[in-house]
Amino acid sequence: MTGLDTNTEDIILKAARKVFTHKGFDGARMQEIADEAGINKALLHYYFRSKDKLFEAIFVEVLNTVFPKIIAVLMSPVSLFEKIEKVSFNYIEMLKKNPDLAIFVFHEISRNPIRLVGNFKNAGADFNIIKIQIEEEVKAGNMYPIKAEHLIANLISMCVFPFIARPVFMGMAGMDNDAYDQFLEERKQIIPQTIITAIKTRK
Amino acid sequence: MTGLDTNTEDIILKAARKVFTHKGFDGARMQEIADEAGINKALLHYYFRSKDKLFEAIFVEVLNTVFPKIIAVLMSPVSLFEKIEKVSFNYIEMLKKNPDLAIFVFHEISRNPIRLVGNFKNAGADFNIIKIQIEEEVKAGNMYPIKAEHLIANLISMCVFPFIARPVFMGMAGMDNDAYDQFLEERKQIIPQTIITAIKTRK
DNA sequence: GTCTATAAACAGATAGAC
DNA sequence: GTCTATCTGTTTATAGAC
Repeated sequence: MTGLDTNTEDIILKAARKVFTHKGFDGARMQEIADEAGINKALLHYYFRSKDKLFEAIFVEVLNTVFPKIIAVLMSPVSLFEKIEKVSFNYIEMLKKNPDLAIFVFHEISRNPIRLVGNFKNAGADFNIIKIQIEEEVKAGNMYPIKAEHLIANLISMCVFPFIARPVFMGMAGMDNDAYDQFLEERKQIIPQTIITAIKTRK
Repeated sequence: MTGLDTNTEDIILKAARKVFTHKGFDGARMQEIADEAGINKALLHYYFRSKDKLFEAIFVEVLNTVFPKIIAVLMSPVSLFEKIEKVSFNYIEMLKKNPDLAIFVFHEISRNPIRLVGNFKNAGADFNIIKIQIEEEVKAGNMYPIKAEHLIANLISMCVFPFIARPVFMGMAGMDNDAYDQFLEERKQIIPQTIITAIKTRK
């Protein structure tokens, strides 16, 4: 996260990441990336040949920031309820540090869904693990049945969407920036609480 | 929705809406809009002067598709639980018809949040109505207390995000297009069920 | 490796004929 | 109103000096 900014290539990557994630591929300008990096446009092409190639480097990096850690939690050998708590905490924590990533990733994927294909194979996501785990919890009488697709969609939606809709939610609820950060922090508890209360069987 | 495609202005608007909502402002090309409309680039400028002006027309139209109807439901004089059901149904129904709108709106707002300011004043959204309604339901013993901000955030997140994350969720869960449409349809019931079960007091 | 200068392609906007 | 042709500014990318 720090200290790697000594060589030009890393300085460029850092600047490119900032500009691309904030403006998107189409809105980003090589000039702005060069300015942000404190260097010259020509040097970007010296290191990365083209805007496309530079973007590709950033996009892979971002996908590796956004997905693998959460997938690792979902695939880990802990209880379903613990997973829900961990995913909520980790996702909100990560997005608070990188608030532009959510809208960036989904905008770029919608612009060109093909980008995903190669990246999901080696992510190690085996959705059946969750399905089986839910079945077992239901069988054990710990929860009401729900399709895994909906449970996971609910969880991720509630974590990620408030970062995408930030200005809209702020406007609706009349929150300022500090209040909204506080609101996001609260969601680390609210989300597991909501999901778990909704599905848990009282014994 | 139909029949208004007889005059050139409406043909342009329809084409522009398609291209802008699919590619975003930065990714859209006047040439592509002209092609889509089956006319000439110069004619776009004859009718709308500039790309900015044309976009503005589309964006206002889209905001009026996306927000007022849902706000109307939230402000209407029906029970909280009924509101939750209606919002889920209406939002999912609307987005199934206009699947590009979700990512488009939030991307453009993040690109330039100022755009929202003028548009929320006259939307008639008074968040206190929901707050008061929740307080009353809690007082009446019908539900556990929850901040209105979280309840509404949960609701809208679960409705909208699956449209934004469509390719990702499809990849994760191994769904094809038909399966995903079915999944979205199911959410009309799953979302109110999840939220209401989570908050409702059993009497 | 890094810069300045410039080429080449593109995209928005206008002029002017019909 | 609609078209073709063209201008102007912008943006990516390269050439070549240091």
